[in-house]
Amino acid sequence: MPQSAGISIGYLAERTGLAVSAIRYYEAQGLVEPWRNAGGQRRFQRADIRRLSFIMIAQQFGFSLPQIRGFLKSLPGSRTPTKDDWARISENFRSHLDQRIETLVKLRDNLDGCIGCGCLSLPNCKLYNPEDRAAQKGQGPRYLMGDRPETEMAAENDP
Amino acid sequence: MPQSAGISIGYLAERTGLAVSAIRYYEAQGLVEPWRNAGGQRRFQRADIRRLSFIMIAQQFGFSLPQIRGFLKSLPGSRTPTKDDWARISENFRSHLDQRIETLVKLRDNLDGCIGCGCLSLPNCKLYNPEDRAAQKGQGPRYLMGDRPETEMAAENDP
DNA sequence: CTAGGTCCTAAACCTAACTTTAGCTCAAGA
DNA sequence: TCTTGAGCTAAAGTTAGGTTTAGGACCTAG
Repeated sequence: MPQSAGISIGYLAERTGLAVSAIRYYEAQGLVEPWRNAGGQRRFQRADIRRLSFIMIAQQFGFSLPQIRGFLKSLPGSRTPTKDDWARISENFRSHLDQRIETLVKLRDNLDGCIGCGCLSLPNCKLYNPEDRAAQKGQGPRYLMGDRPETEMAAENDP
Repeated sequence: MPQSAGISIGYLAERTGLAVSAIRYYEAQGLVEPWRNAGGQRRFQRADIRRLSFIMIAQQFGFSLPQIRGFLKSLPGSRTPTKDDWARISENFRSHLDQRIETLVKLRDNLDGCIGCGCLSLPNCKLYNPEDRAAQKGQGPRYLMGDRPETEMAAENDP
């Protein structure tokens, strides 16, 4: 059971459904920042339950951990985030989401004019060459619709 | 320059913008099936330019290679695919796409009622628990919105 | 006070989707 | 003919996002 002095990693795992190893990994990626108790064990804030849940949700939308770290930067690390803090981050998040949906829809609509007709004439094809096909050198997995994991999403709220 | 006896891997790479190594990898994954000339070099059909382009496009939409292999099964391997072949595959492809967009939109709409209000009350949250959060055990990368790469997409056209 | 469950770290392993490297053969132009 | 580029194979490396394992340390109920 969690004491007033923060919650344990096991309890956090239980509450979020995440594996303990995943939470430790998220810490290594700078997504949560627990402190340590006298014995060297991690202690988390209760608010981290919500924080981790946000991470899981954002992942379902296909955002990478560095991107999510960007979103979370607009949450206060020190004090417990308020309703307003969450509302603000949500708005930022939503605009990225809208953009992603729009891209997908645009691509889908091109599909009808391009492969759909059976032509697939490459140099003119909008699907084949949607704005930025130059990028993507080097190794590693390919990323959905141009989102590179190293680009952290800007928080872009009031300075 | 390509002869009547099929095109080389280098030429195919040049025409599609793919790396030679990527094309060889796709062959290993069963996405193209070149034959060999007397000297043991790969020879491709000209139609494979289009086939590889389709692969690239489908990847931009976030489909995995096994899924794409599933789509391509409805193309004839032997003869050169016709306009109708491409139109048919496109229709199949489009329905998966529509489904994916719909999921994203549904999730986005839940966002407003859930994180947006600042509550993020976990057990009741539709975002936190969208239908199938049970799955996803074991290692490896996480996949976008429940699509597992090992499930090959059914061709589901006339038997 | 001790047994067992938690927790710790570091390192190795895993997958998808490729690239790089090493060492060799094939092909084509000067 | 010779040399240089293109191809070939097999094996190892890479990245993201974790999990598994090994070998200890902590801590809490009985």
